Amino acid sequence: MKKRQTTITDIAKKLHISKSTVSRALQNHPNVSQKTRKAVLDLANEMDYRRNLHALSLLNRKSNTIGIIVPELIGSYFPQMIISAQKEAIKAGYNIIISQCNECYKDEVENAKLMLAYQVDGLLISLTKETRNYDHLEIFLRKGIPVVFFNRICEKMIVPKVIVDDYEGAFLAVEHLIETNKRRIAHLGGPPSLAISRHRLNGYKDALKKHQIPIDEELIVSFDLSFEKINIYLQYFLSLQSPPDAIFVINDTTAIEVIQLLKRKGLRIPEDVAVVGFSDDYASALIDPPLTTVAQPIELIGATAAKMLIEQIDRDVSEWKAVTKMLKTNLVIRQSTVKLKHNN
Amino acid sequence: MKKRQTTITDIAKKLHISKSTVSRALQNHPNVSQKTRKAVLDLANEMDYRRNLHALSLLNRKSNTIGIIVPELIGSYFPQMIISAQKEAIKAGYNIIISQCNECYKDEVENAKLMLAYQVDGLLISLTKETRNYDHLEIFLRKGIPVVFFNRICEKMIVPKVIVDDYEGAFLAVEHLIETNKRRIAHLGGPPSLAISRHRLNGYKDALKKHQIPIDEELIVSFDLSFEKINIYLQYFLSLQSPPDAIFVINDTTAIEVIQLLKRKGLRIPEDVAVVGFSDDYASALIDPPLTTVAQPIELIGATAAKMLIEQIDRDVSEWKAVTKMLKTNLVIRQSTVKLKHNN
DNA sequence: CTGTTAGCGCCTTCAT
DNA sequence: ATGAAGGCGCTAACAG
Repeated sequence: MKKRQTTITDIAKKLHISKSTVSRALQNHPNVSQKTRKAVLDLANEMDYRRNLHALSLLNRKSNTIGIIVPELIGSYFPQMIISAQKEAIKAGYNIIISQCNECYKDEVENAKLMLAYQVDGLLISLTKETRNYDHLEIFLRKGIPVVFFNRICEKMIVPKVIVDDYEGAFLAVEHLIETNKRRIAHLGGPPSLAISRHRLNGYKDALKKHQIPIDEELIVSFDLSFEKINIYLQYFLSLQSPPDAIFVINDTTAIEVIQLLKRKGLRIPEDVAVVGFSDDYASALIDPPLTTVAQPIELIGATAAKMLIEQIDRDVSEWKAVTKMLKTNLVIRQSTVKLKHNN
Repeated sequence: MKKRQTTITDIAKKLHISKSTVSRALQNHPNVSQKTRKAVLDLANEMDYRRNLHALSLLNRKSNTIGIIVPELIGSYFPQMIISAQKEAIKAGYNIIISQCNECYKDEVENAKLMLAYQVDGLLISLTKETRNYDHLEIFLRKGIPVVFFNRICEKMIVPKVIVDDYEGAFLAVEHLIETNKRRIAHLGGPPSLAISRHRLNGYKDALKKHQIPIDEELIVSFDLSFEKINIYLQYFLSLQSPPDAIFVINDTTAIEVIQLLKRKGLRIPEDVAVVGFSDDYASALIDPPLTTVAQPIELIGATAAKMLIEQIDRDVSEWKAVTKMLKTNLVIRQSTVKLKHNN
C-alpha cells in the first residue's frame, strides 16, 4: 500500500474547515483568525505537509525553476559556476534544475526538451563542443522563455550572454610567453564551432603580430577537445623541424594533460617547452609545475548570468535586452612559464 | 504579453478533435486511426509541444524524478558519482534533480524539503559533515519515499546504503606506509559524526596494532574538514617532540593541501613525511608529488546506489530491504609514499 | 473571517 | 475509433 502525500484537503478535513482557509493560513494571509492559523500550521507541521510544487506550477503557469545546462561537470569550472548561480537564484525565490551533457550534442537536445517539459521559467546554458544547430534553443525564445548563455555561447542567437574577454586573455597570455623569450609559440586550440576558440585564436595571433613574430600555421592546431587526441597533436608539434618552445592551450584540463605528457617525454617545463592554459581550474595550481593560466571570475560569471536571466523572466518578450556582458580575465603566472629562482 | 505553452487542448482545437484523442495519439495508443495520429504528431512537432511534467506528476502522483543531495560539488568525487547515477536513472525512465549543500546542515534540511515539495519518487543522499540530526530524512520514510545513502551514510537509519570498505582501505593504506619503513604515522581524521571517519580511524589503528606499533593518541587528530584548519593541525604535528614521518589523511582534497603546506615548509615528500589520501580525486595524480591514495569505484557507487533506489520505488514499504552494499577500495601507490628510482 | 467554485494540463474510465 | 467527464493539489475570485 503506497502512502499518499499530505495535502491541504487532509488538513482541512481533520480540522473541519474549508480548504481555502487552510491554504490562506499556510500562506500567511491576513484574513485568517489567529486560532485557525495556529491549528493549521501545527497540524501541517505534524503531518510533514509540503506544498506540492507541481500543483503550484500548474496553477500559476510558472514553475519558479531555472534550468542550467552545462556541457560537463569535469573540472572545477562548471560546478563552481553552478554553485554561484544557484545562490543567486535562491535569493530571488527560484529553484534550479541542473543537467549535464557529457559534451554531447544529443544529450544537450534531450536536456533542453526536459527543461521545457519541466516548464522552467528560464534557461542558463553553456554549449557542448559539438553543438552547431540551435533549434532546440530557439524553441525557448518562441515560447517566451528567456535564455542566457555563458562561457560557451551561440553568437547567432540574440540573447543575453555572459562571457570573458577571451581575446584579451589569450593576447596577454601569449604576450607573457613572448616576454619570457619564447618565439616558437604553438596554439593547441579548440574547435572553431566554439566562439571562445576563435577569440582565443585571434588573441594569440594578434599578440604574435604585435611583436613581429611571424604566424606559422604549422604551429596552430584546432582540436575537438577529446582527451585521447591530445597526445597525437603534441607528438605532431614535437616532430616538427623546428618544434615549439611554448604552447598556449585552449583550456586547463587539456593543458594539464599536455604537461603530464611533456614530462613523460622527458622535456623540461618551462625551459624546453612552456605551457599556458585557460580558466584556472582547481587542479592547475597543484600540478607540477604549477600551470600559468588565464583566470576567469567564475563566481561573478555565475551570479551575473543568473541575475540577467531572472531579470528577463516575467518581463515581456518585447522588453528583452540582449546585453552581452564581457568580464575581465586575469593572467595567473606560475612555474609552467617562469621558473622559480629558489628552485634551482 | 506572455506566451502560453502549447497544450493538448490547443492541438485538439486546431484539429477539431477531442483532447482524449490527441492524448492517445501522443502516447501511441492503438485506438487511434493512422490519419489522426499523423496529424496530431505533425502538429505537435510543429508547435513544439512538450508534455507538462507537472500535470503528469499531479495526475499520476508520481514525478518520475529522483533527488540527489550531495554535501558539495568540489573535487571530482560527487560530480562523477552524479553522472553515473544519472545515467542509470535515465535508463529506467527517471529524471534527476541535483542539489548541493555547501557542507552545511541547514542547506541539507532545506534541500530535503525541496525534494519533498518536488515530490521526488526517491532520494539519493550523502550527508554533510555537520549532519547529526536525521529528522528531515525520516520524513521521507514516513511518506513511503525510499532513501538510499552513499558514501556519507547515517548508520542509525535502516535503509539501503552503498559504501566502500573504509576500514580495509585505511588498513591497507597504513600497512603500506609501514612497509615503506614509516613508524611515526599520524592520522588527520574526519569528524567522528561521519561513519567514514570512524571506520578509517579503526583501520588505521588496527594496521598499527598488527605490526606492533604503539598507538600514540598524540598522532591522531579529528578535524571538521574545514580547509583553514589544516595548517593548524599540521603545525601541531610538526611541533611534536617526535614528529610524524607519515600522515594518513581522511580525504584527497585535504591531503593535497597537506602536501602543498609541507612543501612550503621545506619538507621533502616522502623522505621526511609521506602522505596518503582517500578517494583518488582527479587532482591527486597531477600534483607534485603525485598522491598515494585509496581509490573508490565511484562510477560503480553511483550506478549501484541509483539501481538500489529505483528497485525500492513502487515497491511496498513492507518489502523494502535495507541492504548495505560494501564495495572494495584499491590502493593506488604514487610518489607521495614511494620515491621513484629514476627520479634520483 | 470563512466557504464555494472553477480551472491550471493531463490521462483514464466510461460511454458512444 | 472517438468523445465527455472527472479529478490529481492548489489558489484566486467571488460570495457570504
